[in-house]
Amino acid sequence: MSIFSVDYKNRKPIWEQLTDNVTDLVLRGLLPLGEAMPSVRAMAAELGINPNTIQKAYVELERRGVIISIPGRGSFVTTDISALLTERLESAAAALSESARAAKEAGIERERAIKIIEDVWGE
Amino acid sequence: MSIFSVDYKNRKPIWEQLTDNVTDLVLRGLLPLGEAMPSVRAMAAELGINPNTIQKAYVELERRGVIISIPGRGSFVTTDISALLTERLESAAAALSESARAAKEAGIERERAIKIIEDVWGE
DNA sequence: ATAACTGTACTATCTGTAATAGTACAGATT
DNA sequence: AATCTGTACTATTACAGATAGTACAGTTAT
Repeated sequence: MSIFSVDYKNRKPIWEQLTDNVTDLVLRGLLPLGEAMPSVRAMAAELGINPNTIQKAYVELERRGVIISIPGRGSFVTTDISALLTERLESAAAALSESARAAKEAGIERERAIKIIEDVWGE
Repeated sequence: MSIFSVDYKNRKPIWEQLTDNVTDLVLRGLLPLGEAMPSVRAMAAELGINPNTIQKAYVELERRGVIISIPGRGSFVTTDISALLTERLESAAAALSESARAAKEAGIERERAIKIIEDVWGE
């Protein structure tokens, strides 16, 4: 059972699922910084997916700054995730704000919204 | 300029965009209850979209209880949106909770989350 | 050196789904 | 009667994602 996962039933393209998945694993510390990633072909074999699809995901992961690929050597998890962490922080704040706006629009009371927040942070 | 809108660049299928769009308009009171909807063919002409695509959206809208279609007469906005309103309320609460969980995971402080909520409800 | 790895770069093809095109029918309205 | 309505089909087109196959240059280990 691999820590990498894709879902054919998901509407999101496989290569995009994989980039999100790997980004998440790195940010959660489940993929050690500097660690070697499975090679494109190895990952393809592991997930039963075409190497071209994996390649596309790796290109995007490098563009995002999650991994670094070196021809002949392999792909490695980046050693500096500070930029990634702040990016995620801000996008999460924006998403929360957006979600709150929708909730208000739907008729959620201010008190109920506060309670939802407190419940989550109290878990 | 129609109040109905679709976006070809959106990943979501057109018929699904339209069902969401109409549901939203009804719940926001921008489409009077009991009002006649544009006919399948009229809506198709108005949006420049194939009637079959509109038809698919209308079937889904009726399944959701947003409209009622009567062969030979037309399609009409439902007169009872109470069930729809509570559905939307609960799904918005669930979405907010989920979004809050992600924010916490990303490292958002409890105080900042509360402030985001207060800012939105204070708008 | 040579074999077996790496990432990368192509072209061609397959496939599933959304959207389109066209036709038809029965009921309602005017 | 003419013209609307929703509904039900089949056939076709269009597009994007995924696959298949090949190739090349750089690295690594034997």
